[in-house]
Amino acid sequence: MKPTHSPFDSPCKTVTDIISLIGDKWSVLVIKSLGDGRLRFTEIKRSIDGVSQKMLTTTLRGLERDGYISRTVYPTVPMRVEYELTDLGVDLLEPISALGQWAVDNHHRVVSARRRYDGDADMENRALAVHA
Amino acid sequence: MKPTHSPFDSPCKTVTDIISLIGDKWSVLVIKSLGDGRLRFTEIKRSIDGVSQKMLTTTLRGLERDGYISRTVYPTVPMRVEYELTDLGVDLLEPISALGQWAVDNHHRVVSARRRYDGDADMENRALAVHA
DNA sequence: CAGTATCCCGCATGATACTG
DNA sequence: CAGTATCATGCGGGATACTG
Repeated sequence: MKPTHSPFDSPCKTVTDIISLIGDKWSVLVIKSLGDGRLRFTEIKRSIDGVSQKMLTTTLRGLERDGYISRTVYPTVPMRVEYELTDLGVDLLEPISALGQWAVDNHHRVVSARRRYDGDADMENRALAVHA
Repeated sequence: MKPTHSPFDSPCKTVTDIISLIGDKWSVLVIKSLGDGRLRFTEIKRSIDGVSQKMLTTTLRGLERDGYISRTVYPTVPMRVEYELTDLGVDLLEPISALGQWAVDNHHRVVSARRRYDGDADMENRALAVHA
């Protein structure tokens, strides 16, 4: 969204730039899916529950543009298109997986935090400091 | 659309659940900001360029609900509210930081991939222009 | 099969004003 | 200071139909 690519971009912007792609609904799932090897369009679609044709295409284009995946067209009839992680994509898989693993390991803590928060919803102030 | 929280949830859903919070525009920046220590509302706001009062509040509430940060109110006049990472938040900081570091280290690769991709698009446009 | 092309809706985000 | 309340809006994302 911000096309300002000055050499003095703050790390903030840089991080946001990368994270924003991660943040969308499907990119991470696609990358994870392709982590097992090259797949055809339909195979990716089947592997990800709930993704629409349009959003999968959009997601794949974004990932390809950023260099995370490669797209190979076989002009047979019917058409055949395969996607595969690039070296960059494989590299990204590492911190992504770490985050994913963290999510799996700590999901219960988040869930119980949510339950507690929602249970205390009727309280006005969640943490009143003792006025020293 | 309340997700069932059975112990047999697909990792897919679990990961998406956590990532979706990461994915929003400001959460990561807030967590990073609080990584340096407890801060007041205004201090966080100042440390993050471009965030509105409303979105910062919304983000902080979400992070508090999920147990990543704690909120402490000092009922002085004027009011004083401090935010701080919880243990869970500190734990999350680790994979987040790894991803952030990756972003900083590899941003140039993404940028050049984008330039190449967009450059190829220009080539196609030129070819079409010849026909016209 | 692997997309494009449209249409449409809801929510995330933002701007502004007000308050304890 | 640290928020709510309200209104406006852009676009993410789904449904559907069409195409090479």
